[in-house]
Amino acid sequence: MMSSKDIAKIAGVSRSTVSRVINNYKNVPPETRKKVMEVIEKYNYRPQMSGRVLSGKKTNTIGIFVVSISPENDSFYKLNLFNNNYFGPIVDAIIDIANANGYYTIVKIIYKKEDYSKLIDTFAEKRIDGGIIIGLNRKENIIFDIAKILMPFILIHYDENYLFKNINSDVPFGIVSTFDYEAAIEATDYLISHGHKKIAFVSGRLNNYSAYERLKGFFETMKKNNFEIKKEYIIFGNYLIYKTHMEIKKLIEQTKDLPTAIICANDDMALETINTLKTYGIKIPEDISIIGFDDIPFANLSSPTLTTMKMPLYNMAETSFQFLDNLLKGKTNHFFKKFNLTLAPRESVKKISWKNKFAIDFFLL
Amino acid sequence: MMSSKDIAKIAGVSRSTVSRVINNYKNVPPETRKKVMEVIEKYNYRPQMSGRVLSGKKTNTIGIFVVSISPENDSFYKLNLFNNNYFGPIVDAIIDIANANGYYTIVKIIYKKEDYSKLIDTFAEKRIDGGIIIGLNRKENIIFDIAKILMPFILIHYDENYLFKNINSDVPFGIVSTFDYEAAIEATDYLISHGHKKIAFVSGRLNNYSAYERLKGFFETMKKNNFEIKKEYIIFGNYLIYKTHMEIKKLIEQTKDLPTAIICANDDMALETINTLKTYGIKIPEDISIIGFDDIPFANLSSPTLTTMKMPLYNMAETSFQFLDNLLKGKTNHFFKKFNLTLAPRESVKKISWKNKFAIDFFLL
DNA sequence: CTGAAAGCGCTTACAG
DNA sequence: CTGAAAGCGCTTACAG
Repeated sequence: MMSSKDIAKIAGVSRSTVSRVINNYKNVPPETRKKVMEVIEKYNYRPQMSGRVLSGKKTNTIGIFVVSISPENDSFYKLNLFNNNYFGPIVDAIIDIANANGYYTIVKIIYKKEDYSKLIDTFAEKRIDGGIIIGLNRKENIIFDIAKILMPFILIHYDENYLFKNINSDVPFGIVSTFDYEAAIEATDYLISHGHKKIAFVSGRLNNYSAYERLKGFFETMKKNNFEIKKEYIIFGNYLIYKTHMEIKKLIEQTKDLPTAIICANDDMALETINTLKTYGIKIPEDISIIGFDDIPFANLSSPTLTTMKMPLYNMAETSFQFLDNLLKGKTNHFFKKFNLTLAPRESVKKISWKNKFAIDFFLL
Repeated sequence: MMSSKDIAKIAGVSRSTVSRVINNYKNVPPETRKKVMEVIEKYNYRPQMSGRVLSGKKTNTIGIFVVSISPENDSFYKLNLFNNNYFGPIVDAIIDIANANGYYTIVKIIYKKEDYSKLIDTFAEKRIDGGIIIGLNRKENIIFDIAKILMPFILIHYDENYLFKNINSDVPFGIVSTFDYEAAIEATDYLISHGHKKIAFVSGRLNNYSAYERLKGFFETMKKNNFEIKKEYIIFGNYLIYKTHMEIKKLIEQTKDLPTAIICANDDMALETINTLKTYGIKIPEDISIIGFDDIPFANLSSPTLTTMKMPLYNMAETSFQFLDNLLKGKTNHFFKKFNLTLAPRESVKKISWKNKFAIDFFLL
């Protein structure tokens, strides 16, 4: 394959001049530029990336890191990009946006803690100019190792208080997150306003920031209203379809007193919950109301359609990219944006009628 | 940041030895290795990729190229990864599989012909060791420019006959495709066996290999059965939801004699067709039967559930990766695999009863 | 077993 | 406006 040396020789100039043409220096006269460009075109010459990077140019590549570490150390429980309704779409959106803005994107998936080193290596080996990290465990200290490299990075869904408190101020970073705690309160209040008191919660994996905040919001709202939270009403689906299936089965088979409503920390688990309940002849929303989180495209097509807290995935991807782009262009601020989730009311939640409510209240006396 | 030179100095050895340790040469005595490794760990040293590549190592990165060029040169009609049910999942699957096998993945999306150069550049700049190309237009000659670079590549959904006939035999490549022509025949036969004769077809963009083959299969089956193909029954949705919506509206509003069944070249268009028909009070499958292609996850959740020709996306991704991996490891064969699509019969197709059939036949006399 | 040296393909400050 | 030279961070054939 051709090198700049070959092009220089053929064009009758030095490598310096070839480089100047490639990099669009202005102090190259038009005829020289033309002469060189003709040779470049003729031989389809393209400067090798590694040479350029070694001599100080940027890679023009950003990393997209998906951290998907389950507590269950079982490959069966692995959460992939494929057929996943959070990681998949947000990664796809970032790829779209970064490409439209002229960046290359490297996607790396971290399945186990031992692989954290691969995340760091991608930065340290200078494969990328900066990166966006999704799904990093709550208060995971790996982030300070990344920070040490002093390359720009964006965290999606991470505890901003913890980070701002503990990180060096010269580290170039940003955070994009959502008001999960507040959203969980809203979801719980919505059910309560529909007459529900016996509410269960299917949680995501608690080492995840959003999952933790959502459960917390639910908990506190229930407490505030003096509603009992039965132990068996806190269900750990860990964002996994199969685990959700097993846990809901357990709930139905082992609990005499079923809840009248269930909040699920994402739509995938909500839809699986509905499917599992249906298997036992339980009707949604007549017998049990369901609320999810995310508003995946299915949510509007399922039967019943799913009431859910809509997450603005595409906006989050856009903002994350914009933040990173700013940092790559030398801006030194710390960037931070937190999005609201919005309630999308659909068919899966039913108002418990006064009559039913009375019956329940009566029963509770 | 540390370089191998720094490590060498601190460890009291030469850069050669540091390099030998990094690359796991066997002729380094354990004590030397240990001494060097300690310094490496202490300073978190990682060899820079560009240096390694420049001196002949592989990038350990594969490219995934999505070619999504619409005939409409309108950004509104752009088909992204995000919310797309073919590109999105297959790219996600390849990312998953490649990562599990230790590769980095660069994803590049080509939206317009002018961007083809970026696809070639990614190879030519040696950012990758090889690549997988999805959605390349039928008989697009760009492929021969890529072939000239002599780096391994895999094509997903491309005309194998055309390629094998025209490409130099020393080019390292593979093709993974599906029997689209045969699948379209099966879909059409299925409708015919259910009594349908007035069948419309919503086509993908015809510069796409699969779209072309599917339309061809439909056409020939209709001809073979001596069924009339009305001009207005061939509808160009071009794989775009919005375009499909407009075209189906046109069909309903301008055509007196609606078909009894519609084949759609993918599920996204099939679901949009159903939605649009419903808007006009047309019932599926009572009034019109629908068949799609792909078997996206929705297909099983929509109402009615969608009869469709299932595409083995994940298997295709696996095979594509495997082929590329073989080529990267020096195997010199040309790899080729074509998958079957399988009919998934669901609720969206209805058997036209003998009585109706008779009425129609009578009417046609 | 190990170091000095050459070389990979670029860019850029320097000198003219 | 342009070239010679140094340097970026690695690896590896060569010599000992």
